[in-house]
Amino acid sequence: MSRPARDEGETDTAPASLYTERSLAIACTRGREAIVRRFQKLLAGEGLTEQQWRTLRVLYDFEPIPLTELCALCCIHKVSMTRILRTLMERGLVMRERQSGDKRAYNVSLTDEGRTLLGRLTPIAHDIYRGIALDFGEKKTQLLLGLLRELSEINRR
Amino acid sequence: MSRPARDEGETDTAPASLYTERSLAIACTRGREAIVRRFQKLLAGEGLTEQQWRTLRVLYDFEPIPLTELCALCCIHKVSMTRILRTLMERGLVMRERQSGDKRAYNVSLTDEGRTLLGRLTPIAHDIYRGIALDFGEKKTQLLLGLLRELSEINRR
DNA sequence: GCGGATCAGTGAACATGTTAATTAGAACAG
DNA sequence: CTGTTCTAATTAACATGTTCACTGATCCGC
Repeated sequence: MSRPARDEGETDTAPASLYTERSLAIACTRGREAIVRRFQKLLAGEGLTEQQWRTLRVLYDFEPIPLTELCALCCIHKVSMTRILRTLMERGLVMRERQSGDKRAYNVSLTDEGRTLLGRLTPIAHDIYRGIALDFGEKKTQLLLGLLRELSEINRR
Repeated sequence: MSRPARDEGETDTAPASLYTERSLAIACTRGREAIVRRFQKLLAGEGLTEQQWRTLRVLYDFEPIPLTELCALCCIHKVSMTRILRTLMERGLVMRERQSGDKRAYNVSLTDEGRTLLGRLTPIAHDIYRGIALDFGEKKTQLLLGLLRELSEINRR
């Protein structure tokens, strides 16, 4: 009735804990959700998603920037970035122009309106980051960041 | 031209590192992607997404299980779970029935076909998990899981 | 030059995350 | 019993993740 042929495969690994506690993938998802939740109130009030915010935040410091680099810094796929930029351009927060050298590529920038918005929201975001560092601990934050970076590189060997 | 009013807010926090290296949210996303990528070949070959697989895997050990508990164990929203179960039922891998006591709720189970599939895939999945433990290290895995659990609970105070 | 390979960006299609609204049943106070 | 409230599940709507296919532009080998 229940579970055929399961005894052989996992005698030497954790049996039930495989599912929730042991799953790194789920743990990463939950950890991310905890962070995002702290920003949700601020961002929802402005009608921004977490990814739109990430894009704007990177632009605020690195504009003008090629679209490809923007994707890499934001860790957002280029297909998604195309849609995000379309939304942000329609809202008048972002603009872009062809690169002079490579006529396939774009440079992306903030508009004045976008810069004004970021100037207003950035200090609030920093307070939220400070709150996370306080509640979670700066030491543990650094440790966690290091471990996650290592984890993200396990497929490069 | 560039960035008005940014000097006051962040003199005491990391300036540029805020964006990529320092962002816990992005780090969690990247870590999760590294794990999922290891399963991708196996799952894509079976026409399964990572979430569908997570659902089946939990069912394999806990069926029959109320839909609400299934959502909690899988860490998947009930709205998403409704769609996932619809897909899996159409493929004949999963079935459900009304609970006798509460006529609003369902119990979810695998079909025989679903159990057969899981019996075939589970040993392969365990090999993948073993590979991750080898490449990343069992000690670091446990450390990371603990940190992520703490992080996911910072909003409960 | 020229032609094939590569790269930047976009569109389409499908699955999930997320919020709001809805339906049907359960729980409870009166 | 009745009306209110709460809960389980679904649907709708929108945004992103992901893969595939496509268009142009660039690069490279010849």
